[in-house]
Amino acid sequence: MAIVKPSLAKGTRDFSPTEMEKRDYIFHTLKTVFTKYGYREIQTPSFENLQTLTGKYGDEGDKLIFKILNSGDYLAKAPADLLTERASTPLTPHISEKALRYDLTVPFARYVVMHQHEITLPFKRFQIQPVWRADRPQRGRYREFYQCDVDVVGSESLLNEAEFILIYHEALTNLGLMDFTIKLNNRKILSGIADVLGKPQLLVPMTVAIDKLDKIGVEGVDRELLERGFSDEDLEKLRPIMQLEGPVAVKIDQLKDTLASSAIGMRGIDEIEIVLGYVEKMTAHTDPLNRFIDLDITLARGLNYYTGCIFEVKTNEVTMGSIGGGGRYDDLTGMFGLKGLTGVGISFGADRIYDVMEELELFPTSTVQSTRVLFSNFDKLTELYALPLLQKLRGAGVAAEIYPASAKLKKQLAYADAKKIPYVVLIGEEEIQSGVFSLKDMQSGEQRKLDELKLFTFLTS
RNA sequence: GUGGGUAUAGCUCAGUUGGUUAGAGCACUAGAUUGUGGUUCUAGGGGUCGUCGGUUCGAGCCCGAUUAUCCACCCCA
Repeated sequence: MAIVKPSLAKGTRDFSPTEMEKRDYIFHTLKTVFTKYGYREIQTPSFENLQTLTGKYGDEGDKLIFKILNSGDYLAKAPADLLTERASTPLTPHISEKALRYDLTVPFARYVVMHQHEITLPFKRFQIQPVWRADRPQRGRYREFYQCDVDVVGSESLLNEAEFILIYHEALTNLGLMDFTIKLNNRKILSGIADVLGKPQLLVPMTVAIDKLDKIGVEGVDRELLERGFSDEDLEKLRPIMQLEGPVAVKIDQLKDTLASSAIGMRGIDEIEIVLGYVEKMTAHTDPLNRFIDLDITLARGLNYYTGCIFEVKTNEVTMGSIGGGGRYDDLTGMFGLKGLTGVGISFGADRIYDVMEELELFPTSTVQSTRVLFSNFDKLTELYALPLLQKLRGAGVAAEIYPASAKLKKQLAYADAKKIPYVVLIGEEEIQSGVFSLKDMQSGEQRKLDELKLFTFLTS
């Protein structure tokens, strides 16, 4: 076989032991919080039927789905005319019937429909799995990355939205983040704004444009709005709402004035107030979350399916895109024929949270230590002598290993050092004869002699 | 899909207006130290200079193409 230069597929990453330990720490912390709020974990397959995924993410999204070529002679059954025309798009369903999952929401919707008779509503689930996108990779964006989704279906209550704010706060705080903002918006407020401008049909272009405010500034947004069919008059009206400042309560009051004539807009404001009211009640015995919450009407996100509340989380400690987002989507399962089921959910961007924590040095040192004690190995005799105690320690739950060959002590200690193993037990002729073990503390360099019982007690405590 | 940068040792990168045998740091191996790591010192191994073509007496360096990769835009987490 020809030797190929080892390389990673574009946009993918290896996770080495230290990285895995840190990633697991994040996932474990998140799971603990999710579970505490009554969410249960599910997993779905890494690939789905292509039909399940296509048409759910828009034309752009469809292009970014990784398709899996059919097995066998996949061109044999393909229509000849499509082949001669090289018509890729219509040809695709003939040569591919499976695709890697693009997100966790659509597989979840499929799951709910298929398992509707065994789940009880409201159904609260979380899911932590990789997803794949044939996107062009760049900083903080990969072709394989993990999503951590928490959703509830079958409950209209805004209590869910309020709990998501608490989940965000609790999870991120537990991970050590101190300063972040949970941005809130509501699709109905955006609809209301479009109504007030008299251009409800331009809702989507409008939100796409104002979503870019912090990126391209007021002039950029204005330019884009004009291109998309808004008048100078509209811009005059829009500008003050777009740039609302101050406490949430003040923003709400101003929005009420502006949107007074729009029933749907007022309902959106109402929803925000209810959610914030719930949050206030739930934090009655703890610190208020006001400083973490902001109302940002430029927040749009995947507007295609959100119908109510919209969330986005940003850290203020380092420069980074959003580290989480979510929202309310009515009719989550309609695309699979189950109508009228509402859902609301949020997602944590684990990869980005990892980068933030790395930069802020928030990982506890204990996550990077695996083995607690290494037994040295000088020859067959000392090797055999160590085995009973080695296994006894493992039996007591202590991560222990023996150097698997007789090598120079220098090498064995270097191994312990590289693996950050805190203790090394030295066993040589001298130790066998006297019946005590030499225990070396790798951090201080100190060495002392202990009998088996004392050694065992020390390492298990 | 659009635009820009980069490509030299396992990794991060130097390499002068084109001029002998292409370098450094880290990592690795060995020794200084036959039972003592993380510090230090010494030595050693390791390169089709991404690939193909062109210019030139001569190309790691200049030109063209190509591939890979990174960054930005669109979009998104």
